Amino acid sequence: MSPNLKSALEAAPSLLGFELIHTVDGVDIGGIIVETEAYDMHDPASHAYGGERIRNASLYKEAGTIYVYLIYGIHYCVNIVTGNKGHGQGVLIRALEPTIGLEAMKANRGTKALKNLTNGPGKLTQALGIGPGLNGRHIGNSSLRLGDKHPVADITQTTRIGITKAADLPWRFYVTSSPFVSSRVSV
DNA sequence: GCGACGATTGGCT
DNA sequence: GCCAATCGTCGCC
Repeated sequence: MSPNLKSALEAAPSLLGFELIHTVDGVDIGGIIVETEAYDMHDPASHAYGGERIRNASLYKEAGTIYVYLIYGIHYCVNIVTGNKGHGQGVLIRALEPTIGLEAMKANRGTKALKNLTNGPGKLTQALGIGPGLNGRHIGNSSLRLGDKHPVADITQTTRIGITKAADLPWRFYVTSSPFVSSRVSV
């Protein structure tokens, strides 16, 4: 089963339940996607807004392309590009339920607390070892890939986190009962 | 050429 | 709850 990547708004809830797996030195590290957010080029909060630039070029490639960016000079976040080439859309992966390579994750994050390994966009890239080298690569053609789809009980749709523009759009999706969604929850 | 800022996190008051 | 850390990109002087 593969996710629906036709548009960011369809892909965001569709990606919930899929495993995201990164292979580093032959070791698989990953988890089940439990929180996502949709962004597109007409959305002022999106990096794709205002047209294609050096920084957001990956968002204008074909669906399944990986967009990795540095935020606040400290953390990396990862998107999966959606839509047709040139559409400037993507889904931000905000949180995972850790399932594979727990020891590697704990080493990468410097903590043993399961709940604190991948419950945020910057945390999960650190846990999985995702860096700028993956930017512009493809989900089916690199060390990062999607795995099996797991059943999702219930999905909550609400507003996105940490943005100042278009903050009212309900384009954030998460597994309602999951204890692994990011904290900073503005309900 | 230079300055302001961000799809975050963790540590301190 | 509040604020500093830290740097690539972009917009403007």
